[in-house]
Amino acid sequence: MPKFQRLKANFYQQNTFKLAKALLGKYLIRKIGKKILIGKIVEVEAYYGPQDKASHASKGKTERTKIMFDKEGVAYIYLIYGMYHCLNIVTEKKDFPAAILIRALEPIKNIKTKTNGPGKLCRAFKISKNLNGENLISSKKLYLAQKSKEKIKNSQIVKAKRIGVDYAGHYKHKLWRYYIKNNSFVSKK
DNA sequence: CCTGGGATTTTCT
DNA sequence: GAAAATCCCAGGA
Repeated sequence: MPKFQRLKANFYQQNTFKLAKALLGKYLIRKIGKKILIGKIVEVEAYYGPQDKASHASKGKTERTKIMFDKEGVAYIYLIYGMYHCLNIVTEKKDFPAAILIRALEPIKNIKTKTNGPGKLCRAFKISKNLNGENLISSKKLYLAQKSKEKIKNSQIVKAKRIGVDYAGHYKHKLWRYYIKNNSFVSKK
């Protein structure tokens, strides 16, 4: 197994869109007891600012969305449609609502079910609300890592419209979804 | 191939 | 009581 380097605080301290692209090709690591699950991030979506109608935060700060207003490097996990959890990484400084939704992973280790969709990857990783607000910089259960020197080239990154945001006015046209070109684990093309 | 509807529960109005 | 950053399957073309 090659070396995994945990991503440190300074990785999260960059602009949401740069960070979204930087997340592609990184590894999500989840520890459950002695078991360790690893998946490679192949698809993400950015949700940025109070103006973005696709973002929960556009309706203001509530009990549910307040984590998006927290500082960068925290996990924001919520239940959608009653059945599926979604994993987000909070970005930007405190009181600015922004997050990156992890949409798809490529299974690397100990993953049995498919992970090509935000609901499915949370099921596979046993991510639920008990990890909501987990700090990815210091957590032992859930964090991000990269293989040494590995980097995704800009030419490998595809920009696309976000999914499931038809109600978001002109924001629905924003190309805030990023995925790795020709990767079969991406949920949609 | 593509489209449409149902599942199911938390959160906010 | 309605909506929600989804997924899966059935049915028709």
